[in-house]
Amino acid sequence: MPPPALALPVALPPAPAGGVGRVRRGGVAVPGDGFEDGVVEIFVRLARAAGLPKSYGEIYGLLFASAPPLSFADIQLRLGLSKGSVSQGIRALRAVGAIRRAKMPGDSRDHFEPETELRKLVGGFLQESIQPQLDDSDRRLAALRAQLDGVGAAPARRKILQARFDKLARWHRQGRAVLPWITKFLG
Amino acid sequence: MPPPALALPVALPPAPAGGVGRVRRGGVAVPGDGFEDGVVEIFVRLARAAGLPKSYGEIYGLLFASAPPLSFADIQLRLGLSKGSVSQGIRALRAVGAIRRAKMPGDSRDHFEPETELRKLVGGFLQESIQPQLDDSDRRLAALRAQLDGVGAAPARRKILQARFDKLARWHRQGRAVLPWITKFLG
DNA sequence: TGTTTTGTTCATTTTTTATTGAACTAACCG
DNA sequence: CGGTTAGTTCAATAAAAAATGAACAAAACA
Repeated sequence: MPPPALALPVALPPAPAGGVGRVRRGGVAVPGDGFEDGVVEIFVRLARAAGLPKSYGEIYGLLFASAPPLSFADIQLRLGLSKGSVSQGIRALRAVGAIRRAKMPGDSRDHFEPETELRKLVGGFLQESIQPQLDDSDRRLAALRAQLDGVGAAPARRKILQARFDKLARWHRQGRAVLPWITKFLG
Repeated sequence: MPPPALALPVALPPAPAGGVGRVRRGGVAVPGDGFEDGVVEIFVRLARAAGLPKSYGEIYGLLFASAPPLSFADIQLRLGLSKGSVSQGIRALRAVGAIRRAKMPGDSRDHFEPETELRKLVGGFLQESIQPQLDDSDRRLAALRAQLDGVGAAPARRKILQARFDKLARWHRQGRAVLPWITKFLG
């Protein structure tokens, strides 16, 4: 049997009458209030800007806009996402430290609440997403340096290429240097 | 018959024999040397990380790895991109200040060279890509604050939501504050 | 001026990425 | 235990983003 007309989740704070409800491919989201929608919208944009799937932004935004921690089922219902998306979204957000489990007395299901310390959020993101890239660059730059010797070219051209390579290497160092500083600044 | 063997471009610095040549949907790229390929590869990854199309990274990378400025046709041939992609890529890169026109005596066609000052590169990117987002956020946050008043909720919940909103607003201010500092740091 | 060369625009196609949902495993409950 | 609920995995599908190429404009040439 496909999901029959769903009973509203009991545990959720009642959704105000006015809302329209986000509509999705697979189903219809339970309407949230304007505040919630606004916050979700903001985090969806942030997610996109960070190159993350929209659904991640929705999930984080929903948790951010909710006073009590929400369960898997709450999230799925409010956003109208598939189980698969919610599962993957939660996993990714937890991996980055953006959300964490919260114990809800008398309910064995997982509940989640957002990490709201900017430093930790950004730190987690940098750690998980940027750091690996930087490490990869290290290897690539080393390989490049080797290549550089093999380039047969007129001295003038050669000199320019050498300079470009040096520039690239310097950028890389500078990049490495700024990151920790950013997190500190946000403390 | 697939694209017949193309005559090699006369104006280009001769490509060393060893290379294989990047292959693309529409055609075959003229092989570059290992250094060039390595640099292109690095910038492709950077582009992806910044949420930009791969082709932008290729174009910038190619120019970065080339001592002399390159023409539209050079770029198209070396990378095997369509005219459309090259045109759009060049436009976008110029808009951000990542590349600029270079006069080539005795050749009326456009030639381009990369901006290699990190500060300008990052500055341009932040200016063009991040700033508009921040401005948009300003509007959204203002709207949210209004919404917040309309949320009917128990005092306890209300207080939490208020706190969350304040946090969001603070993040936003902090974000605005770091950006200029980053560019300065990279100077 | 006509013609060729250079570059742009944008509807179509391709590729990539995200989402879905059904089959599965694990934990809980009676 | 058997049955129900909770959550994961992953192949298939849908949506979003990028690349293509043909029709077009603008400049250079002769």
